[in-house]
Amino acid sequence: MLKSISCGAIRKDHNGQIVTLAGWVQKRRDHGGLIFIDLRDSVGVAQVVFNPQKSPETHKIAELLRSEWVVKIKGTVSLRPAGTENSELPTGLIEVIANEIEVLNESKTAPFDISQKTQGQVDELLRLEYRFLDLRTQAMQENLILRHKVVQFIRDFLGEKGFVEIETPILIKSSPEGARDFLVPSRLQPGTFYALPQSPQQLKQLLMVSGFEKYFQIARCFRDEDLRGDRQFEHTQLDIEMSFVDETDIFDLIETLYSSIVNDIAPNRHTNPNFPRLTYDEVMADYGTDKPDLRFGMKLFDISDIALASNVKVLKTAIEDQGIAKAFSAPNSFGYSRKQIDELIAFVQTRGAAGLITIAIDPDADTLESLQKSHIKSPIANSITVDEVIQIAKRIGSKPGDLIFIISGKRASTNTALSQLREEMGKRLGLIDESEIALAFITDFPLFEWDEDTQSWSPAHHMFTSPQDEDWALFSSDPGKMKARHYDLIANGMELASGSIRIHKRENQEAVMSFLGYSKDQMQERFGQLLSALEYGAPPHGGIAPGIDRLITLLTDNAESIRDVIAFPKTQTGIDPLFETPSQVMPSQLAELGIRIHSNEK
RNA sequence: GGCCCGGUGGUGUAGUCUGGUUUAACACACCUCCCUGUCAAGGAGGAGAUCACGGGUUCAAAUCCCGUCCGGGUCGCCA
Repeated sequence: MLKSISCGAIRKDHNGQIVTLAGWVQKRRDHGGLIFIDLRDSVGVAQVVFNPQKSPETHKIAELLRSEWVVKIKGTVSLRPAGTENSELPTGLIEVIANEIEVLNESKTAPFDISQKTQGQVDELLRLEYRFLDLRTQAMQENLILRHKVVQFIRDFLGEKGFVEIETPILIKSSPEGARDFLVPSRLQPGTFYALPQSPQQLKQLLMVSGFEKYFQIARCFRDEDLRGDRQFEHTQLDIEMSFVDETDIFDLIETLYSSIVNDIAPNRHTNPNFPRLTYDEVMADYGTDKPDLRFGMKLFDISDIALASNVKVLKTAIEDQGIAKAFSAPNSFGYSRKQIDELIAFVQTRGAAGLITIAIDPDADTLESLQKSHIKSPIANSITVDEVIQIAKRIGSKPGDLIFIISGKRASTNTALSQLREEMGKRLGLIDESEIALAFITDFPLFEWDEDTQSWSPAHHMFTSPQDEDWALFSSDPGKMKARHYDLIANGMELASGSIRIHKRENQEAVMSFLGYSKDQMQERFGQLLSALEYGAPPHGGIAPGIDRLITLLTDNAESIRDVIAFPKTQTGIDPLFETPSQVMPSQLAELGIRIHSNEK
């Protein structure tokens, strides 16, 4: 090693020792005589002092130092003179008096400030172009170290519980359902392709048939779909599958795992040891989304009946057009200005709502019963009656001084927009406890959903999910009502994990596939391996797949998006600005694969 | 594919709505000099910007209009 100790590890116990340090110059403070530098390495920062009287040659070199130069320094650890200690630094009681210095490498001036404590003040594109420098910042170092700790914890935790980590191939067979596949052309079999796994779903089921009973893998999953703050092409999943289990076993395991992670690795966060279990229907009604932020209330309520009976035209027509009207009440927001409300209208409109109706209830109204027309401030004040406002207010739990938000329209878009408005208002009103991680299981998802585009049923989760036992009968009569043995883990408005109890009998699996429109031949061609395996003593099994990137984002204070917990992420258009990829390849490479590019000139 | 916000020295922003007073402002960083207890060091001076790109309107465009590209958010999409 070029160093005898890490900069960040020196304490007052080392007083008097001669040490050799190596690291990066974070900051230089040149007093003409004395020069101070903050020397940083991966453990922390220590102050080094250059004194022209003690070592003139060393001092002379120190005059040349600039930020991010890499240096090796030999010196003596000393207690700082009384009054010059720095309580901000763990090494603040001591400093190193330099006797020797060697410049290991110089550095150009960095394109942004590496020494900044917080992230997010620099343009993200620039950060990605210089990701190797961005990762040098304290915030990113902390994020990736946290990530390492969580993954290490998971491996230890599951290993102790008898789980076996098994790797599965990255080059697998394409199956066109679900997300878009990334394809890899085969050189040895020209004209054919591998796909990158969207998840190891079928492979882990095969491992259950193989008798491993408890499997896990920290698995990379690939989906060629549009990217978002919480979605990358490639994401990391803790893939878990178990045999001879039901939902309860999975929930217990995940509850213990997540509680332990929060307690051990993010003790400044808290969560409840028993995660609430809410049904899909419940949360869609109460929050308008299947991944609500449960850190605050402000539930949504259906007011379609009141709206339909009223003379408010926008509401009435929306409901007559097979829509709904839903509302929630923002406490003590009566005083929202025209400008603030306009902002919120724009907010919901960019999220698919036609508009937003507000009703402000004057705090001077003593009770809802004594409400007067003059207490109501609303763009629909002329067409809605006081009695209707009272009915709405009572149903949604408004008090005088509250601001009521109403959105009407198609069920899905109303829920989408209003649920996001609820979360926005939660933030604006300061209702969120930032230290809380509100974990919950969502259960009883529908098995199928109707796809308007293709006019056909498609699996809500995936086609290997078992229906609930009593629902097999609904297959022919009312498939939309069938419930799946499918569950999600959610926290703070994010989907953290998704899983299900699988179908383990060939006849049942074929029944689902055939319902989805697959012929026997198609089943055999695409899923032959799984169907065949189900015939050889496949045990009942199920699993779950928690997303690692989102979990880390949740546990750290430094992450605005999952891009902040991934070392080398891509932009929303799927580009890596550091490597400048995707990029063209050599014509010879294409020729070898038998691929010709149609010119795509615009 | 649709919609919204943004792109101004190395970095972060102001200026754009309401075109001309701008020789494009401020802070940080950078360079030079001074300075022996700083840690957001301090002081003096200096350099640094074809205002993302292309076109248009105008006597005049960072500013208005159209298009393109790029970044972010979002709807669709993501079993």
